[in-house]
Amino acid sequence: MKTITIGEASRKSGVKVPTIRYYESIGLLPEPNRSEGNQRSYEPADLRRLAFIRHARELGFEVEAIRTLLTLQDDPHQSCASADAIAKARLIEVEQRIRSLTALKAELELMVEGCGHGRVDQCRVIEVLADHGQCSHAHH
Amino acid sequence: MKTITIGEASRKSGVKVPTIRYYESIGLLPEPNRSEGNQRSYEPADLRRLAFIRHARELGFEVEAIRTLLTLQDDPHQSCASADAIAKARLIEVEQRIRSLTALKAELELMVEGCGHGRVDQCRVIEVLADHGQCSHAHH
DNA sequence: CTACATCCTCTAGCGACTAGAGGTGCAAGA
DNA sequence: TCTTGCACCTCTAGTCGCTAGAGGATGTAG
Repeated sequence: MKTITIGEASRKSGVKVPTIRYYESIGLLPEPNRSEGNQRSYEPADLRRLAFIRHARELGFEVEAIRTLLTLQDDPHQSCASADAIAKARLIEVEQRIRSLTALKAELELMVEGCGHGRVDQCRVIEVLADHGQCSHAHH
Repeated sequence: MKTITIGEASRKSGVKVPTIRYYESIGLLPEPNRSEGNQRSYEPADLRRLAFIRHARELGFEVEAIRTLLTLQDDPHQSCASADAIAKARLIEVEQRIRSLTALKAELELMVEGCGHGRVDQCRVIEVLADHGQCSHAHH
């Protein structure tokens, strides 16, 4: 069984070394075996787990959600209803966030277009910020 | 001149009481006058400043950006180029974020649709998380 | 044997708040 | 007048998901 150092695990997984140690400290990754000189040595299974975590983080899942997803993965006979629920909740969050950012974008575009590039007292950016009433109100 | 308490300022501005104190502590809001009993008393100008800050935060500007925007507002003879630049930068951030969230949304939809509602070992949610290769790759 | 990279642990910091402890001020009702 | 009870005060510590840095040990190539 060939094991690798934390540095190699980092390179292969794309997760930074201190982050790997952090994941271990919060219990997302199991404590690996150590070399004689007390250095962590990782096995292929650890690397897969790390890839799972990384991918889930990229998709914006919170650490607690990932913890649940990992325990599900560890016990494949369970129903996948919770995994499904977690993913659905995340999807709803993302959709909501997109809606709100799209409204924001419109607002910012108006501000930027309206800037006459003159002095502050004619600046639409500052003006709109000072007076919420000038917004198109799609958000907040 | 009628002044108001921090609680009223909070209700009128929609900024929570501890957050108002926090803004004061980091120098976004000036230290207000105090009553005999050492309680903060706010004037209309403070309320306007608070509304400005709140609106800017809702639009996702960072506190440091807001600090700059406020100093611009305080001195209306300056050029509004920096305000313009800050707003433009924020716009680009928002556009980027929307793009990446839209890709994410597609990914999550595939995951959720593919869930057969059976057991974990057939669950597409877990499977995709474990294997990034199954992604459509538009993001990360 | 000597560099030098990589590893180790530990603590503190980031941004933008939020929560809680422990105490004081103030207005209204009995 | 007293008391009830809410709103206010300060201060410290916690949130999330890392990241940075100090200070020292280990491992490897020349």
